[in-house]
Amino acid sequence: MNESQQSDNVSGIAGGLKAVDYLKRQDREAAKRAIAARLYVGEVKAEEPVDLGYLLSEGERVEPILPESPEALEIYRHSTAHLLAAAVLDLYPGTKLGIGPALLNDPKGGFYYDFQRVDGARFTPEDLPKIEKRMRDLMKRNLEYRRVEMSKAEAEEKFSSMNESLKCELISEKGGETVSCYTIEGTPFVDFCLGPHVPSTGKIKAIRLLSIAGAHWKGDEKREQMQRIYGTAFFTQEELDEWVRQKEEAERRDHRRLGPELDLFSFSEAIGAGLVLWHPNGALIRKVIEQFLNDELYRRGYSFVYTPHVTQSELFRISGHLEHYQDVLYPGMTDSENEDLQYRLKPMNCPFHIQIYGSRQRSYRDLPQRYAEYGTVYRYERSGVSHGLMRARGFTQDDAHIFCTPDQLKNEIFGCLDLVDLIFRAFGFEYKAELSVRHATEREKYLGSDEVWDLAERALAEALTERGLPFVRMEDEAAFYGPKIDFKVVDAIKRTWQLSTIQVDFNLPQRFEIEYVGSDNKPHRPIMVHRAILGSFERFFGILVEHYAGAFPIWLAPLQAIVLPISDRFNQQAEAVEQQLRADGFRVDSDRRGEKIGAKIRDAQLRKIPFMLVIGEREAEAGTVAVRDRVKGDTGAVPVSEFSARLRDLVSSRALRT
RNA sequence: GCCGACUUAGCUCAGCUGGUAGAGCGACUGAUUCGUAAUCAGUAGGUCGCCGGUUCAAGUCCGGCAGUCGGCUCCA
Repeated sequence: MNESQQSDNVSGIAGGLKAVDYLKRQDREAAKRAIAARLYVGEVKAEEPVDLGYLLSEGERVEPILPESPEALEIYRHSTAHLLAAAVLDLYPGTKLGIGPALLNDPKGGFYYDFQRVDGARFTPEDLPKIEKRMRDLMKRNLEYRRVEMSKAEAEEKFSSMNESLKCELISEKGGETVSCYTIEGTPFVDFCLGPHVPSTGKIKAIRLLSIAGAHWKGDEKREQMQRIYGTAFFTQEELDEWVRQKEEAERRDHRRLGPELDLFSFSEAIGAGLVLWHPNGALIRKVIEQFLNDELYRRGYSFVYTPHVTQSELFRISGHLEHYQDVLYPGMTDSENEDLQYRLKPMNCPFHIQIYGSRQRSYRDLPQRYAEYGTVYRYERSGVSHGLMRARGFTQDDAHIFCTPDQLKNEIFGCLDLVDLIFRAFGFEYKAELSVRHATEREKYLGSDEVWDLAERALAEALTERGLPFVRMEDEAAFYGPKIDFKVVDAIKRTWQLSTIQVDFNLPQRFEIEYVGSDNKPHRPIMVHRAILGSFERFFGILVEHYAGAFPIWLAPLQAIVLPISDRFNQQAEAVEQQLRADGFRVDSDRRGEKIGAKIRDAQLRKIPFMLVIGEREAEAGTVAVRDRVKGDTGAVPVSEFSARLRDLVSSRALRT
């Protein structure tokens, strides 16, 4: 049914009708499939959707929310979270309820509910199947979700009599006089909740409970620790299966598994958590990426600098990091000859680059200065947060700081945008941009004059627009020291990762009092831009491993080809081919073990080597190699020189596919 | 840092309520000389994460520490 037909029928419908009955008059089939309804007051759409049991007032009408409607999944999963709570209360009476929202596009699941068991009891993973089974029982019984409205006082009394202190806390914080609650027929479950919900548990079709995790009440570390049960729900079993398949795919790509498997990197207990060892294969890939960046940066007028890994604490006191950033700094080291001197491992590169800028007088003619450094920094992340390469304690940023005049800013942003685009394309990432600007009115929380803020925000927005980059404008997301553009890339399995950031900084130039002499022969404060494209090599590498599932494109692959002699009768020819290709500048090896060709191919395939070059009787005689592509399989024999030329093209064009 | 789980051979894992370690793969050696994802046989390899405790006896029970995993929190 289309929407205009519905609107045609609106007039004349009296109030007092249930939403579901209204829908039935429109379209019986849709009414049957609906899980909730979109409410219109006159022509104006209400902010919140309503239950099917909602009583329409005069002048109101509803449209069905069907499983395929954009708002449907959230309602559905929210209802499933409540079903979880009902099952838990059924099985474990007295359990206190926290909150139970839906999640969308979250790898952790589709919903969760926070619980606190009585007498310090805890859920264990073995409880999940029991709870899930009870949920299915409740689904089978098709029990009604009932909405009850009451006064705040009434609700508080009700929940406090049930010993639901956390719910009482939520209710007392809520504005307004009345609150709504939901029950599920035939269960002890009552929840303080805005709704809406599916009409009955039978509407819920495909569910799975996933994991148990710790969570603090209201996310506050000082509040009680609860147990969170994650689960997910879909309208059909097929969608659930697909989601599980996706999750398994993500697990197959996990860089923490592939890294050691492909001998790319490791961690060592002897060194400590979050400190990365780059093995030859990983280091080679990193070197290739660095070389790629080097060329692009020099071409764009950047200068490379090197700065120390430790510094007197004073530097970070001036920058303000010591104060605002203290808990992630490694502890200070005292100078053994002078107890008043403290040194710190550096958590950021910017103050060092400012020292270089400030090492001599600068004229407006010297600007812009663009200092680039692959700067290794150390941040003492809390022990619970480390996550392979994605969250490490020591990592190397592809950092750069641009010092420029206000009227150069926009042009510098252009330069950054172009570089970001070039680099993301090279790795095969789609990406999106976010522009973070000041709060519309609360100007006092920011540093720097209105004038420079306006100029900077306008420069960033115009640069994005003029480059034709669509972006989301994020009000109130700017840091106190300046506006910024963040970039998120989308990987091969549609996950997004925040990588690049371009930040304007009015703060550090002021704190360090850096200047340039303008054409007016007066001192001026330069604008500083922080910018990282990959973020950190460690994290970027982790993302790349997962993006490519370990199968790096030819230009990055640690081994680009491996020569496989059919038997050791052809080992010599194999070695000759290997040598020739190495001489041509490629990374090639040969497998001269006494294995059968099938085994050699299998091993090369597992190592994700892009090309396997098989040499047997025929090839040895003809001076060819039989090329096996890791994706396409056997592609036939070609002369070695022809293969070499093809490889050269693939590498120099940084081809993503063969 | 907090909650929970985990740590046994290079890897993946088995080892019941305490009686003193086992498989597959890999590695090594030998045989095989083979045409597009695993040839066969033999051999070696473990202070059961580390430290301490209980016990006649600890991979197994208890405590501490480290690391890993799932979350929370953090990421000005």
